[in-house]
Amino acid sequence: MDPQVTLGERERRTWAAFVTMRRDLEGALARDLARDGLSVSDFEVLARLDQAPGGEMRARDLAAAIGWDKARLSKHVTRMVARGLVERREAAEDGRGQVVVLTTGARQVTAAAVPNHVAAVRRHFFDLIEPDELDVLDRVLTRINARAVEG
Amino acid sequence: MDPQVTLGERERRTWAAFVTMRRDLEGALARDLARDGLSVSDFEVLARLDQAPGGEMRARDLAAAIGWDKARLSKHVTRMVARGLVERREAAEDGRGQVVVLTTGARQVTAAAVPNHVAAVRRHFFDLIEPDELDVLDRVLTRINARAVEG
DNA sequence: CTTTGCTGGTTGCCATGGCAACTAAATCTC
DNA sequence: GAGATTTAGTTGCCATGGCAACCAGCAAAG
Repeated sequence: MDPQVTLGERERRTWAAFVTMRRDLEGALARDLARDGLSVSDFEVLARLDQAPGGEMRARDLAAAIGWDKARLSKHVTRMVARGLVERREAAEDGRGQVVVLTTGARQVTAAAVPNHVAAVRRHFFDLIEPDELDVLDRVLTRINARAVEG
Repeated sequence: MDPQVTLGERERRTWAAFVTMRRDLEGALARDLARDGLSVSDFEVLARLDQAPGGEMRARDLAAAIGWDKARLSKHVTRMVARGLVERREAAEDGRGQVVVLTTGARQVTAAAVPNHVAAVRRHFFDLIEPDELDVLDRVLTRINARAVEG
């Protein structure tokens, strides 16, 4: 009756596929990372630190860079410290600040995990997308992200 | 050096946008649903039951329909029962089975939430996608989901 | 019919994540 | 420069979710 309050058949299917994708792709990538003993969250932290100069970053900046709540980062770092992946150090410039630093072991773990993860991302994503489709995807993602930020 | 173990600049940007989208779009939809007092998980359950004949389904089938582990459904149903959204009933045909049934109150909650959620999905997703882009998206999603199932 | 195996659900344990309250340090104001 | 405000992190509480162990019916063999 009212096209405003219901999705059409076409949209319903697309949306179902989208929801499925969010769930299953995440799961597939998580399983791949698990082979290196890492969770998706672990990897996000490690990858960011690994590309930062010195393998270290202010907790504040790290959280902002990966889009996490500061509480989430704090707790995750605590777990990673326990596993010997990172260390905490006080920030020289700011008495409140903490610097998160990659350990040597984490460097190796990351070095091993990155190629595997990149391969997984290719296998589950980029290998399935043609160049012209990628253009479309870029445009759509840009719009969706802009809107999501607005709220 | 080795194009196999690293993503190119182009891919890196697209992937970053994709990861951001997964995080933020989910958050935006969750916030919209929260206005009706529901989580995304609640909504998945309610929406499925609502469109099932009699507003009821075997737990096994419900779990399969929304792609959940049986343990996850069991625990979530327990919480929803406590909030008066669904009831459990023994399955007549199978001594092991449980049937999950929508309560009258849940019918109303769902009736109110569905239009809002549909509006949110339009606002954050379909309104931002042109018809031809939607075709592309459909094709890509189909391929991605097929691959994710393979493992 | 019993034995064996399969199915449907529940529960325990553990890792996550969000949100708010709280502490401490750095800034801002007048 | 003392008090008000903001910023950086940590912690507690609570809701989720995954995975494995476990229990109870059902079904398949013989």
